[in-house]
Amino acid sequence: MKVSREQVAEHRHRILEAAARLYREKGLEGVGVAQIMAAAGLTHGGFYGHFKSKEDLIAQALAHVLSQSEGAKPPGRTMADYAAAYLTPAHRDARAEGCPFAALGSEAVRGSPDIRAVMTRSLRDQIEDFSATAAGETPQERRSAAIAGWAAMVGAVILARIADDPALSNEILSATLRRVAGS
Amino acid sequence: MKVSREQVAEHRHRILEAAARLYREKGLEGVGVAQIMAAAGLTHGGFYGHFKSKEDLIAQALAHVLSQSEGAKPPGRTMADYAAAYLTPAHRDARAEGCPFAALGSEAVRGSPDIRAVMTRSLRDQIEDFSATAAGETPQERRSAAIAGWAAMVGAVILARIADDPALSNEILSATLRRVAGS
DNA sequence: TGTACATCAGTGAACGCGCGTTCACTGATGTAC
DNA sequence: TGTACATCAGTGAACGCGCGTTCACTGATGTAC
Repeated sequence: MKVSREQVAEHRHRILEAAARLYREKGLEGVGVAQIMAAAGLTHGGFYGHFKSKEDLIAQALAHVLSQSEGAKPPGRTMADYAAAYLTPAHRDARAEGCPFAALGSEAVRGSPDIRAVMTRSLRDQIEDFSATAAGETPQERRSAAIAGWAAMVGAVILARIADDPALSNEILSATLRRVAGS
Repeated sequence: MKVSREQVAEHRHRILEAAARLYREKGLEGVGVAQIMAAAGLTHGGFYGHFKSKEDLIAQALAHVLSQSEGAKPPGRTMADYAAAYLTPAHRDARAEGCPFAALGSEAVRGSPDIRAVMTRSLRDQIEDFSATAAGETPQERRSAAIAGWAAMVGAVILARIADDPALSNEILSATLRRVAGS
């Protein structure tokens, strides 16, 4: 049955939230449209009223979660602060709510042009943001430190999630934090 | 029809090589058993004579390619040398022949215990190997540098592959190389 | 403000397809004599 | 060394299943008067 305009907007929002969570938890190929719709409290048939295709949903769900973390950026936060929150067992263990680059990075490489465009924009923003507070004498040095620092953070969380030995996994996080935050 | 024992060994080797290449190129969920068998010049029905399941093949294919790169390790090679070859456009563009951590990292996280065990062993070897030549005054410092350096390399290649702008992609590689190799 | 009706968001059955896995069969291999 | 036959690696049809997508239908919404 038809629903009100506010209901439509809320349904769309619920689908995006469920998708962003499930994709990070199970991978882009590990969740189906029907599962996402059920998690949003709907049936699968209505999906194509909201999105062109599964690929379209993936791109929009990533844009949704990436712009959210973009918006929640307090002004005084340095790259070292960010790294101290990012390189933690809590973040490592909260895949479904964590960084999309760490959760889906190597799958996004094979994604549609839309998916790569959405992630490239966020990547650029993150680098520019870190460049303001990274260590270095010149702007170029700070930008290099921002890039290498972000790469180390993403790589460290992926490696820490792969490691099946908790001691090694924790060591990967703490050693990378020491180097990136420089303390 | 039955084939000779050498043929069986060669077929098994061809399946592992095709699997390692196709998985890195298309992802663990992006290739089917039939496609791998065809790439090895066989039909899909014979697959279960060689492997218990698709998951078993994935673990063995990863073990195969990871032990290969382990074996091809020249003694005098430093972490900086490794980084200089790893953080290149050529490696970024050769997904099918490149590093399995960069190609499959975020998917391996959700893999079977066997897959994670195989990758953890390789991760440990890599860290220990780099620890011998990484920068640092004490063994602990060198080990931290080895871990953070390896995380930065894997992360940088993943981010460089996601970026749809070649200039940004190249910059990610060169900036990370500058920091990891320390020049 | 109240009524009549066109609109359209959501439902659930159905589709074609490719997947992982199984299995009866084939015929070359390799062993027993 | 030669022969007879049991073994078994590989073949290709078949299976059940879940996927993305489509579509006729339903009934509440919201507009026209």
